[in-house]
This record gives sequence, structure tokens and C-alpha cells, in this order.
Amino acid sequence: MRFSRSFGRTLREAPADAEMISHQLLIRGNFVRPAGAGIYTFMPFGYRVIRKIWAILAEEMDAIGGQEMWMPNLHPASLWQATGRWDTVDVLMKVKAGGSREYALSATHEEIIVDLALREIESYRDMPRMIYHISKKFRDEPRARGGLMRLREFIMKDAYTLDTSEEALDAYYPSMIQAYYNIFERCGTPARAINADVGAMGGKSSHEFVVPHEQGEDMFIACTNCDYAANVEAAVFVREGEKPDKLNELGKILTPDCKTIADVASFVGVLTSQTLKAVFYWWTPLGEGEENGRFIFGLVRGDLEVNEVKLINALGGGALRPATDDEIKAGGVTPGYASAVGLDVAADLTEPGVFVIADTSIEAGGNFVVGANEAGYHYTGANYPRDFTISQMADIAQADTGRQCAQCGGRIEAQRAIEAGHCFKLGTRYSTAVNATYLDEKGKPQLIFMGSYGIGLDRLMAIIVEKHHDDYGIIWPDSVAPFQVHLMHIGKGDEVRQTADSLYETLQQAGFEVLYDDRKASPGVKFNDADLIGIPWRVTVGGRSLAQGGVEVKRRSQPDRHLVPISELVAMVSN
RNA sequence: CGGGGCGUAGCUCAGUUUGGCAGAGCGCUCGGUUUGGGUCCGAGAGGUCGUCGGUUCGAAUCCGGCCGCCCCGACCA
Repeated sequence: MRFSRSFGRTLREAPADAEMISHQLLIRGNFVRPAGAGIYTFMPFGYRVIRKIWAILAEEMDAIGGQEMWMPNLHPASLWQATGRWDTVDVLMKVKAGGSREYALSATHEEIIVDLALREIESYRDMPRMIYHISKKFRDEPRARGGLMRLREFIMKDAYTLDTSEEALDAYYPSMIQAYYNIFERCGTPARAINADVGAMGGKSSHEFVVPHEQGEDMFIACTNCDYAANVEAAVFVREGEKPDKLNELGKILTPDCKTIADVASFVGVLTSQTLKAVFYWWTPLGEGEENGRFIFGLVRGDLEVNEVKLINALGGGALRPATDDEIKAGGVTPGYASAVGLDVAADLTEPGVFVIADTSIEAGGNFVVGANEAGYHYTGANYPRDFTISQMADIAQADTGRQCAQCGGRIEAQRAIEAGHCFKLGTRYSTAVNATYLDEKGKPQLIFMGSYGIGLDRLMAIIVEKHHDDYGIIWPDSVAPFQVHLMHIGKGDEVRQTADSLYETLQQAGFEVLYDDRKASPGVKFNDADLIGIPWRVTVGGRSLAQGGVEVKRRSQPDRHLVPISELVAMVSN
């Protein structure tokens, strides 16, 4: 590629609204251009990187038996209605055509896959199968952000497995996990697999691949001692603390202006872990309107926080929002001075009364200070179950730095990260919906077991830049670089020009992808562009080096420059 | 969807407080100069000031609606 003919230009300054380094550098380097919020064009340089990542993904998927295919992005509404996701996936973009016809834009491809499985899979002999494709996804993200980090239209590699049983799915799963490790390793962004919440995908379990990053959207927990790691929404931990040997009597004390746990603890003179915290939500079951929801009373030890995703999972799904003051009071609860003591507690979700869901931490300690459900008063010496009842006990507290690891007893630590990939064991969630079955050895119909495995290519490209850059620009890993060699000539003279022209041919004939900066520009402009674009090898032809018998070769990732005889150039950059 | 910020030349931004000829730097074009780290000099092209409406003799500037973009939160397969 001759630079003088490349489409688009590099920018000296990044657009002011580009905040993340990857966003700034990818725009400045002419890799991408925005078309709208969360919508980007991949310019020629950027598309080359995408194709490199594409090749790595395809190789690793093929290596574990994957078959690449290509699925549509326009999905008939009936397919999404069949799985029940037409109305429940709120980021689904829908389009109308021809009057009454409706389509979903491909937010993901489970619907297409399970429909294909229904048609193509008839016998246990037709499985296992692993198929994948790399194509566009469209999601109506309420908030696109971070350049290529969160997009409304993006490129995803998604693979799907079809198996005869859960055992077969389990048996194959580790090879997919290993392929993912290989992929991220090869892209220069080693990622870590962590246990994750299954979210709207449904299914049994999932692993997220995360790359630690301070601006990441994900929070995960990792043990400082062992290999335990999980998304905060799935992380378990030990509630340290014991029930006291001697239970104090329940006593009521005056606690004016003590509406927060910190206020109460300092007023009474106890640690926050000797209090109980109440939080209130309005919960709407899956597929119901808000009017069919109910008031939920969440209870955790005072030094902990409720994790809303854990809480929703404990309730069996649905949606949660903070309760209004009126809803709280309607439950017989006094905001700021709330506790389960004296409440009319519901036995289960079908019964009237206040549904109190408590974290297991309320049993890791005792003689708690709790609200008296009366403004200005708290109880001391409150103990479960002596002084109050609950509706349900569950793990609803958020894991955080300093807590104890459930696996080894060490200390855990919270870290921010970017989600780079996700593997789901879907099980029969989708095959059940459309009755996708096969005949087993005995001729009996059985449901197909599915898995789905995704990696966002654009996001991965951005993560690579986040991890591989310096003050001057991008430093592409060799594996995904748009070109291997950035050739340029600087200075005057026919010899310089002719030497560079012939090296351009030589290098290409030797099999290298070469970006040849043949522009009539000052050396500073060319060097700065080379640093910005970040191609691994830079080859400079100039009068100075030619006089010394060679050309200058520099690795983008290293500071030193080498004078290399032209005859040795190909060998040099082959390493 | 809640909170905050922004919208003026391709890019970065000034001008808006206090209404009065549309500006700078970079980039682009032309001429010259320079030639190993964003050279220097000169001459140019380029803008319905996001959009619609209102106030006014007069609006980029004041008021209102809408649209778009960014950040935080909610959400997130």
C-alpha cells in the first residue's frame, strides 16, 4: 500500500469527545471513523486489523472442530417470538417492512441456530457439531460508550455447539475455554476466565473472559492466594463472624437523626458489622407488568452491600427498582429506622405480608443494632431467628476487597476489567422453546443441548490498543498488525527514492505486507505517522543511512535503530 | 431513562457574560524555502454559527421546543 494513495488521513489531534486512549489513537491513526453514537466505519488500516483478528479466531475455532458459516442479520420476527425473546430482550432492534412484516436485526444468533438445529439435526448421529460465524450484531444499547468498547453495531465471532446431552456439552466445553485462552494470548491481550452470571442469555453457567483495565465496565473478584475468580454478580465469599455465645436481651434505644448505618454505628458505638442494613425494592416478575410486582425487603449485615443481580437471581428473575417511600410505608416499614422486627413477614412470594429476603451474613454475628420501625429508635441485641423471621435466606451480598475466599480462605480483591469474551452453557433453554429434538439410540426424542460462545472483534481491537501503545501511538502486536513493514524514504535524491521503490517491490515479493510512505513530506511528519500507526517494523531509506551502506531498521516496540545492509533486510524483518 | 457537559471551517477551539461586519491554530490549495523527528515565508479556498420558532431596528450571543454528541449513573447477551 502506498501511503500517498491511502484513503483517509491521520489526524494530529483526536476529536475532543474521544476519551479512551484506544478511541483517540484509532481515530487519529485513520483506523476507524464514527458514523454516529456506537457506529463506526473501519477504514482500510482498521479493516486489515479486523481481518487479522478474524483469521486468528477462525484458526482457533477450526482447530477444535468448528465449521465456519454465515448467518443472516435480518431475522423474521417469528423466530424471536418462538423463543419468547421478541418481547423480553429490550436491546433488540426491530424493523418493519412491506407493511405488516417485522424483523429483528441480529442481536445474537441463538434463534437462527436453534431453528437450523430443528431442521437439520434428526439423529444422535448428527451430533456433536460446532458451528460459528463472524458477522454483525445490532443492539440498541441505551448508552454506547468508550469508542469501540460498547457499540450499537459491532462485529462478533459467535460459535454454537449442539450436543446430545449435558455430559457431552460439559466434555466439549473445556476445549472451547482453551481455544479462548489461545485466542487472547495470540492477540497480545491475555485474558482470564471467571465465573459469571448468565444474565438474559439464560442457561446453566457461563464463563466471562476479562482483561483487567481500570476503565473497564466489569467488576470481578479474584483471590490473592488461589485461582478463584468470578464476576461480582456471581462471586461467593465467606461471611466471617460467629453467633455470640450469649444472646443479649432485645432493648429499645433512642437514636435521633440516625438514618444511615454509619450514623447508627457511631452513635451507638459499635462496628457497622454489628448492625443490620435494610434496603427496599419493587420487584417485577419476568413477563409481568410493574403493577403485578411486589415490595421486597432486603436484609444484609451492616458492613455489606446488596448486589441487585444476586437478589434478582434469588427471586427467580424479573426486574428490580428501588422502592418509593410510599411503597416502603405501605409495607409497614419506617425508612431510615427499618428492620424485620415486628413486621408481618410473608411466608413465600405467593403469600401476603412483607417479603424479607436476607443474606446469610445475618447469621454471621448477633446482638445486632437494628431499626425499631419507629422514627428515632433502634433495637439493640437483635438476633435471628429469636427476634424476627424472614421469608428467604440467600446469597445476596456483594463480594468486595478484603473478604474471605470461599475456596481457600485467602483474601479476595475486586478489580475492574473489560469483558472480552463470554462462554455460555445454554443447555436446553432454546431447544425447549422450539422443541428441537433428535432421536437417541433407542429411537426416543430428546432435547438438543446448546452452548454459545462469543467474542467481539471491534472491542478486542480496542483492548489490544489499550494494552499496546505509548505516548506516540499504537504498538501493534505482530499477530494483528495491519502491515508488517512500514517503509519510508526521507530526504532528497533520486537514489533514496529509487532504493525505497525497489525495496517496496522486494519486500512485497518476499511476502510482506508493506505500507510504503512515498509521500513528499518532511521527515518529522513521516516518523510521527509511523509511530502513530504502529506497524512492527519501520524501514527508513535516507541519504545518511545509504552513505553508511544500508537502511535504518527499527522495531516499533523498541527504542534502538539498526543500520542494516539492504541484502540482509528481508532476513532481518523475518524475525 | 435520571444527572452533568457540549454543538461556531475537515480537526482543536476562541467569540456568547455585556446582542452590532464570522475569528485563530492545525489541516487543505498555489508559489517559494527546507530535507533524519509534526520546517519557514507569502498568497488563497473553506462556515445556513446543530435545527425550528420567539424577543429585537439588529441574534452565534437572550428565551423556548426539537435533534445530535460526550461523560457519570441505571441498563448491558
